[in-house]
Amino acid sequence: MAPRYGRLIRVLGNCADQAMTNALASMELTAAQGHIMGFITHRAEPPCPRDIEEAFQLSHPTVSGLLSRLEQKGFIEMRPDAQDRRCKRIHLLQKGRELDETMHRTILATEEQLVQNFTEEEKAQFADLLRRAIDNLGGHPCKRKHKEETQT
Amino acid sequence: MAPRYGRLIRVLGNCADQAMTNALASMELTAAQGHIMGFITHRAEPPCPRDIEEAFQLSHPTVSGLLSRLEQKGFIEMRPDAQDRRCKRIHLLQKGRELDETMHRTILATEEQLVQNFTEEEKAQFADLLRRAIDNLGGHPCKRKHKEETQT
DNA sequence: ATAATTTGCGTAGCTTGCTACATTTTTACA
DNA sequence: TGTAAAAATGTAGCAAGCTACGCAAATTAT
Repeated sequence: MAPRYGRLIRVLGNCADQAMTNALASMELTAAQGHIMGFITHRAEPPCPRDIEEAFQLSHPTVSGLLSRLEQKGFIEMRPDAQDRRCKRIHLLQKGRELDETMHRTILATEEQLVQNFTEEEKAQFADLLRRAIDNLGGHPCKRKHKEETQT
Repeated sequence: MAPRYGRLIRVLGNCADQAMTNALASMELTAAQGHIMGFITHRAEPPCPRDIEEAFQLSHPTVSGLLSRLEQKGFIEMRPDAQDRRCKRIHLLQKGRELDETMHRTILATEEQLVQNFTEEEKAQFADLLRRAIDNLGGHPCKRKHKEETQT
């Protein structure tokens, strides 16, 4: 009998989100906000919302909401691009820059906890299977490309 | 260098939810509602909300909301237990019973798509790793009662 | 028997995900 | 050139996750 991947993935997603949010609570970040802050911090150029949509495969209203909460908290600032005024560049503010060190450590620690009793081989296998599963569901109407830029 | 499990799990969770919701759309069910309907259908006795909370590791307001939407659509009916009037028994209605066949097939098909190019061994490994990851995050500390005495 | 605690459920209000529609700016082409 | 299509973002409204609080019924303790 086939294992219930759907249910397992659902439960793991919820648990991981809660664990991450809990770990990040002291710096007033949720799991989703933390991941996005990490992405912004590691970019050479200030990204625009569209970049985040692609990187995390989220719809633009979702990204829009996340960014306005981050802006409200004073971590980032949105300024229109000079060349293309449709595009809002996401600029990291000092308060956001200061977060990076602790935040990154916290995220890694939680991820390590998640795979704490895995062998190195199992860890690699897990990541591989997760990526392939995402890819198997990837060809959907709304969001297409996630081929470019997978940053390390 | 450690792969970003947190991000992969987050993305897969979203993609799987969308795929499942999309597949179930024709019978007016979302992914979460479908999983719960399956659970209710396969119980010998009409369960109460508490049973669902435990089975899916969800908070009771989440379950409460899901059930009222299912009741509004006429799939189930909530009736207080005669012995313990706190407890609301979840009764499957005819309209809900008719769903089961197609729904179950749809869920399995989507799960098969998710692992479509996995070997049998990889499928088993995937389920195993997912379960162990859930276990690593406690599975319970998220939703266990916090009786925390803060005793010195 | 009565009071206190536990248990099951509900509501309010938040974040994060979505779709559908609107708006503005850029690009493409007739 | 001028209009149409495309692209980037915003807004409204819904589902589903959470915590915190409240209430009624059941259970336990005094």
